[in-house]
Amino acid sequence: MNILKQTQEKLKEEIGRAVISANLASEEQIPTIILELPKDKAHGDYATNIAMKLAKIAKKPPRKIAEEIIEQFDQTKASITKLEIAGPGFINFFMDNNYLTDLIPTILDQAANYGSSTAGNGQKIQVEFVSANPTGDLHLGHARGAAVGDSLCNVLNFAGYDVSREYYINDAGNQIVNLANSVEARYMQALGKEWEMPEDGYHGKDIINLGQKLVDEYQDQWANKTQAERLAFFREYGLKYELKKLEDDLKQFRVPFDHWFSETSLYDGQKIEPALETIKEKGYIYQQDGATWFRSTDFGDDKDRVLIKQDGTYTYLTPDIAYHKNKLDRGFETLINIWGADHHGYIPRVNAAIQALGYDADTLEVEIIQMVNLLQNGEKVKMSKRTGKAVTLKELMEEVGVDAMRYFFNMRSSDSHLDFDMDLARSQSNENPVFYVQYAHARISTMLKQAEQKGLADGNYDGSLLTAEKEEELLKKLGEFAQVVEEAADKRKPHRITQYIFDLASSLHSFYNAEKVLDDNELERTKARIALMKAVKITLANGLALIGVSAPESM
RNA sequence: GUCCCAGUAGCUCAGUUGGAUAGAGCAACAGCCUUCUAAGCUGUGGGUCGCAGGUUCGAAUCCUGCCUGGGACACCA
Repeated sequence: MNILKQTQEKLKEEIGRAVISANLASEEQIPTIILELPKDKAHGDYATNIAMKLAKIAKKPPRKIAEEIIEQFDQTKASITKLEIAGPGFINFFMDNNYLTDLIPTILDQAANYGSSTAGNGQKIQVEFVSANPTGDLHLGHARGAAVGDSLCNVLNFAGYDVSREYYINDAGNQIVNLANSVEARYMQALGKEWEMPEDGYHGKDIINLGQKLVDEYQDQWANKTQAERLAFFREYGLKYELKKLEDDLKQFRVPFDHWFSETSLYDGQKIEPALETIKEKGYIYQQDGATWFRSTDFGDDKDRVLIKQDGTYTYLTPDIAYHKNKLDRGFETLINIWGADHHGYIPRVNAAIQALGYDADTLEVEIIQMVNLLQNGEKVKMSKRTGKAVTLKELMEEVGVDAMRYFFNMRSSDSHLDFDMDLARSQSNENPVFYVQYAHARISTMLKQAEQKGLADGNYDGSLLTAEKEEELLKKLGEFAQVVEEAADKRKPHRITQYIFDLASSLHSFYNAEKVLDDNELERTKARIALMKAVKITLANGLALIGVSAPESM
């Protein structure tokens, strides 16, 4: 627990004690005490609405209650310099500033770990994300999912959860047959033959390239084999080729995975039948019209779902159930799936499966990532998966850079649609928010280098000299970081981090313009400010790392 | 037709266990570089929080209905 939290806990404790000794409520009746950070600093450093909450229990007007609390309140116990009643019955607390400057040594000491916590109690969470079919390049929508998923994992990990990142490879179904057929067509076309693309084939440029690559390597030798031989080879070759590409692209996008889970391994390892058996034993399976059904309506799904089709093959859901059972068998307490908005209709049936397997409904959480519109020259770029006309992750990384993409995709709540403005992301100007934050970090780096040269960075300083308004503002912001991380983890909202570092950068720039850090005439104050700058630098770097954006030393 | 997400400043969006005068960036306007990086700062203007009810000391936030935009509703994956 950091020093700021200790201060808050002490304050809450003292409020609770005062409420009881004022006879306003009994131990059991007393509501949770909430401390808020007032937006307006005229309202103090902390405020509580406890008097309003107690109005019903104590049957007195809130302001009267507040007065009685204050009478019983021991200021010295909670390092309060002043407290007052305001508005409808808020109690505002004004703190002794020492509680803030004590933060600096904590931050310098914890360094890259500052902001981390054990809030997650080591809970085993698995996050499955991207999981795009290995049948084409990753595009814009996948990129958002990748950025959000990876950042969420970073945040969870930092907040003390035990996170595993997984990619589910759909390498078993019809889409792989389509892949083989598409590769065949492109191969034949590359040989100059007339050959129609299959109706639901993959029209991406990468398959065209693959066709050419095959011709370069094998000339026409596969054209002369039987189609069965040819397709079997293209299937394996295409899969390997596509997977390699996925891995490379994601690596470049700074998105590592702990496991790449192959759907085929479920078949090979005979995991599917036992999963079906489990559900069957519990009575959620029935036969009808020559098919095998899962009674998912028992768990709130719209309709029952087919697991084994009339032709004897599985639907997509069936291996997916086995996959989720496998995840749970591996001991994960919580599963988080990150899906595109176009899959949200699929949630109830998977959730039903989780319950049919004997787990609570909330074992599985699905985070839906809303769609991305790409804007260029102020206009929407039209995309179509079917014709392969889509902007790929790779192209975008080359065009606008990884930093800007990672930042932009984590700038907004993922359940709201995102306009990705390419011109803005690419621009080397102050309109581009990613630079704003990076610039703050680089600015500090420059100052620290100069301090080093002047021999001022010996580590000794007096924190009590940091009394300027902008310094207090910075310190308060720094102190919020761990709680922001915890909240981002708990609510699965990594964009909170982005908002936070933007605010922190803003406070830094504002401070920078108001006060001079390196001042030869004020050596003691200079040293204190250098320590503060180091703390800000650490916090910015940690925040940037969480969203996968680099923290440059200079710009 | 049913379900999910969204609707907040001119534009793009923050804002949850319900709190004080609803915030930021961009755009507009007015200022700040002989001084640690102006990719920066300071200030001004800008709002029926989609609409209508309800719940209560108090609602952008919770409930109900409606409107608009997007998405999903397979023995496809």
